[in-house]
Amino acid sequence: MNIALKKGKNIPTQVKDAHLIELRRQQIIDSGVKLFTKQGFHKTTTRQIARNAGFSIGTLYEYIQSKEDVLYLVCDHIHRGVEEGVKRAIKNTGNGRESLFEAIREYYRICDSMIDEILLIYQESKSLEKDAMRIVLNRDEKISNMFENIIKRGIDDGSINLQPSSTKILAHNITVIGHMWTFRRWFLLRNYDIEEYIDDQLQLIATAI
Amino acid sequence: MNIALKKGKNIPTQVKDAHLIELRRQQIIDSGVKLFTKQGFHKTTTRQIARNAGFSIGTLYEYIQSKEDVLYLVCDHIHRGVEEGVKRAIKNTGNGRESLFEAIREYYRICDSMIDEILLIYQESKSLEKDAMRIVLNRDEKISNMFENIIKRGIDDGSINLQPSSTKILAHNITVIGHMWTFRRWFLLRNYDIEEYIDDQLQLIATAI
Amino acid sequence: MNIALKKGKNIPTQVKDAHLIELRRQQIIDSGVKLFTKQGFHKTTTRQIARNAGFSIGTLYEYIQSKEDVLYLVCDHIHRGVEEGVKRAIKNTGNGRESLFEAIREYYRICDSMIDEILLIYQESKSLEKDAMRIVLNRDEKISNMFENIIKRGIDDGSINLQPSSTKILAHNITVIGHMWTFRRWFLLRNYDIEEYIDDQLQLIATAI
Amino acid sequence: MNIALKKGKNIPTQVKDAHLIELRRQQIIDSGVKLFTKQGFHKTTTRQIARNAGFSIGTLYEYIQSKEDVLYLVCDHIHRGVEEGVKRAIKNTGNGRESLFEAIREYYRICDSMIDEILLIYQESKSLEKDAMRIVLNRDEKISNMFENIIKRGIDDGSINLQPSSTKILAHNITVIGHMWTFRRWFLLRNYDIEEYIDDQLQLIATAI
DNA sequence: AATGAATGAGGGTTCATTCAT
DNA sequence: CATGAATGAACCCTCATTCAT
Repeated sequence: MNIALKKGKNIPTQVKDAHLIELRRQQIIDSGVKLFTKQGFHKTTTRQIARNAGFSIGTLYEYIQSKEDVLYLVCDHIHRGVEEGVKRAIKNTGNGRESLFEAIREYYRICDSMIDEILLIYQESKSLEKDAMRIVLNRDEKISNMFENIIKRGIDDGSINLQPSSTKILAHNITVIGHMWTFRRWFLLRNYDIEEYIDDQLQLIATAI
Repeated sequence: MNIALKKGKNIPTQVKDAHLIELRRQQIIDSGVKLFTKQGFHKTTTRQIARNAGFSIGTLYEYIQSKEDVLYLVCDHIHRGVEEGVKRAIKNTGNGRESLFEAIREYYRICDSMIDEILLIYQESKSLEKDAMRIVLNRDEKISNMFENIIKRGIDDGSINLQPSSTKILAHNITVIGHMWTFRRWFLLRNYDIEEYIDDQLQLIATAI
Repeated sequence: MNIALKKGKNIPTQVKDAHLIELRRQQIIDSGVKLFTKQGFHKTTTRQIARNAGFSIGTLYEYIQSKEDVLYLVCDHIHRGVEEGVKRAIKNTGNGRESLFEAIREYYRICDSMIDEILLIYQESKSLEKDAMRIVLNRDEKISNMFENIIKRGIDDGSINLQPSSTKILAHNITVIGHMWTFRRWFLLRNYDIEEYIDDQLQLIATAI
Repeated sequence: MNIALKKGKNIPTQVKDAHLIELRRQQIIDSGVKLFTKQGFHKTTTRQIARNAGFSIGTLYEYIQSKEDVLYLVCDHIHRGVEEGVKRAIKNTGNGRESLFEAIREYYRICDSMIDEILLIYQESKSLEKDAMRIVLNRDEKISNMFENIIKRGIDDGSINLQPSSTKILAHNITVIGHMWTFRRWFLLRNYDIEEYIDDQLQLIATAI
């Protein structure tokens, strides 16, 4: 994996001023998130993205090269948000088991607060071209890796009882079960609110490890 | 829930011959599955669907009313396939625990054999209009329900150790973890083949109940 | 003008049985009148015409050669209806003036009873090809001619006071003012019913001649 | 009747520059008049309209929302033309009778100069949706009203001898007889040119009032 | 003589992208 | 650096007509 992949994709600009680029890109992302979550990527027009961002279609294309760039920017931003949230939630106080449960709890709350965004990733990231897709997927894996590391710590300190070979798969399960709250909302809301959901899921995990 | 929802949506036809309708609809579905999984719903044109099905665009529209109808037909067909597969896998011999593990094993194999199709559901079913969407979601819930029933049986016969209140959520977890094999393939294939995946997941579940 | 023009256009058929032809043609005309007056020629499909006539699209094309043929059949039929009505209304008892007023009165009643049909002629006959158009126009002229003849008789017998050179134009005026009841209905109905309309128009004519 | 009806329908635009809108709209109208009068509304394609107006199909749709909008623009423009012509022809010098005859003479000349356009209204305005249709019809009534007012003046000043209750109907007759020159051209041209037609019609009216 | 499934040219409309100002 | 008018390829869908049965 090269550095570009780790750092994220570099999208060329017509504009030089770095501050301006950052400002406009953020406006584009906000506009994109709002519109894509509401109407999906394909039903959103570039004109809408520009208007909603507060500038003209011409200006939009000064900061991106194609509509797909907006999708990349949006997907990347969403993943970054989740990733940072989880990072903040990981405290190294207490044993692995406690850390894990705390991290999961916080992660699931983040998922709840980003329902539309996570759904967006599931539904639209396929429209990214191969390279952009890989970058986005890598961010996803990173989140899984963070759980993996906590689990390992728990196994090492004896607080988690799990075959080491199952570490990876448990981490993935934990991650995806957070997402499940977003794309099975329809069913789950009949029986749970988010805190009950977290409690029940943690209990299941607790029994398993 | 009314009967229409259970039976599925009725798509009007210009053609009267019932056998022909079934034949052409199947061709449309096959064509749709192939094209949608390869290029997505929005990037697939109606002409491609028709050509790939072996007839003209005019003929296509004798059997459907809109492009979205093809999506519905495809989604419905996929869900039907999964549902029937799971149904066949459920044997009432043995206790609940054994039944559950067998059913899961079979279900995960089905997921493996339908990777592209399940991915398709996750990515494109959002393009269905509300009613069609509901019908599709209902099929999804049915699968979850089947696992729920086996779990209940296991709790009743003492072979499964689980708080009854967690039945539903465990069933959902089982269902989604099958799907996970399809949309996390990218990562999982590095460490597992499908049988190893099944074994590991079953072990985790076994410990939890 | 050749005989074909006088007799009307001959539309080729695949079918031999003359009685059947007449029956089916009448069904086609009835269907056409109904649909064209309701939705216009262009918005009516051949499928609708056939279904409404009580047979299949294939059968429709056994009795006509193109959709335009239906329009011709319909226009011709409408004109025939008006023409025959006027013919019946012309009695040769009384002097020309009395005959004229009686004929006009009856003609305007016919116009009232065929509002949709006359409108149809005004709006759709332009879609006929040149030859068919000419035939239809000729029928229109015939009606004008009938009034012209009565006026002439009135001039001859001294009951109508009009410069002979104005005969033609008055006849046209009389004809068109009958049509006016159909295409200005929107305004006229606010102030008149058909009998008031007739009375007022006759009074104007009476003063003029 | 609300203001919108009087002012006419407002057709939304993607373009902001008011001058440009006016320019392009005029080009669209010119193109529409030319093509619709030659081939009718239904046989004219939007691509033809655009090309004939001197720009691309994409540009056309920056200034209208649908093909029907072009028809509305065209119908409205035609009526405006007739209306303004008649307005200019109405002089308040002389008594009502003289004014009326002058106005009619000028109006019939306008009809002669707009043969194709008036025919177009008769044949195609039915394709307008209800609201647009009403606006167009209202303009038509306005022309009739102008004649009505002159007639009233003539009755008041004693120069016109007519039962007041017949004012409205005479005004309609005058209006429609102008149109008649356009849709009966086929017959009338055999015996009259426009000035003879006017003279004869005026004579008939003169005798009647 | 009747049927109706099949055809495909052609229509209206959209929208990502460009480029002159 | 910002604007927004212009472009035209491409899409979904319709429907008159045919022809094998």
